Amino acid sequence: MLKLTKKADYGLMALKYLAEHPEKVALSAKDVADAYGIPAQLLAKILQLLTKHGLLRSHAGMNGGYALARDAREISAYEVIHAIDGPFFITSCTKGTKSCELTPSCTIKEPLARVNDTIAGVLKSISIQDLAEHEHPGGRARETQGLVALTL
Amino acid sequence: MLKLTKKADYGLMALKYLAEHPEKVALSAKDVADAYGIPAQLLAKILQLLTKHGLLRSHAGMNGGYALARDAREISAYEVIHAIDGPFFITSCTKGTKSCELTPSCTIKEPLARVNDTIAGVLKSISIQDLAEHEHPGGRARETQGLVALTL
DNA sequence: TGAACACGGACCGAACAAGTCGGATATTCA
DNA sequence: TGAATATCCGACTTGTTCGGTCCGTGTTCA
Repeated sequence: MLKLTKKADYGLMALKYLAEHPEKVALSAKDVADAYGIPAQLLAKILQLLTKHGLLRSHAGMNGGYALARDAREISAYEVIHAIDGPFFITSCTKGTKSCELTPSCTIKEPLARVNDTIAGVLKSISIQDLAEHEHPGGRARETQGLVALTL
Repeated sequence: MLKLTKKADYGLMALKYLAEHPEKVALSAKDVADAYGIPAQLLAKILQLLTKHGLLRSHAGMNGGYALARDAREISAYEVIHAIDGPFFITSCTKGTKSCELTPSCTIKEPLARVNDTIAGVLKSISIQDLAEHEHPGGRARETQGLVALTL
């Protein structure tokens, strides 16, 4: 289906929310979950995951919570998705180092690997900051499109 | 995970195979399945699906089978994936016309919709012919693979 | 001390992907 | 005509993953 998991969606939403509230030292998982109406416990696990990958900083105890570990400009959508959903490959036969076990004629994965790279590049070019400033869709879109050069 | 289903993979492989054998009037599902070592019955269903979407022509009876409905240059990877896996949306909350039922703050889907369009554009720019033309991988394919694994 | 919070493992149900089975229909060839 | 070869089509099983919950532990602070 070629779609993100809900967890990745939630993660992006949460980071965007944190980016939009820089005045707060830390926001609890519950705060964010309530803001978007998503299950608090589930979001908590996602935020823990992002913390483990160094995208967030956590602080336990009362008045604790999460905060961005870096500037919103320096966190890409790619990192978030990768942290939550793991490495993605567009071809189902490509699993890490192990190559396709089907007949050697499975040559379709080579062109598709380039598609994969292209998608990764697009996601890397989008920062959390970009998500938070959704007010001006115009210029940013053109910019992103320009970055995508398919070499086949 | 943002990956294609195996069915879509199979479909692309099958179309590529058909494109590589233009001298044959028609190839049965079994022919193609044997060539790649994929389950014949499953491939048959996929080819039926592609036929229903106008990408293939089918002919029942002895010496029957499937053939490309159009020139390989005019069938895009996008069409194949779309026919098999249905319309794909990168955001899980976007379902056709119906928009996100979460709080109105779900603004992340707007930038992601552009990513979606970009991916669709890339896939539309790749034809079956492109897949078939890719002549033997040699060392270059391995390079690409290693690079993909490394960047992820 | 206790409330509020982060952490983390175990677990469950639903959805979905992959593949199988069985049968109906269409076409060709001997 | 009849057998062989195909497509066609729906129902079913199986395995995995996703989304979500529950519960217990550790940590901070008032």
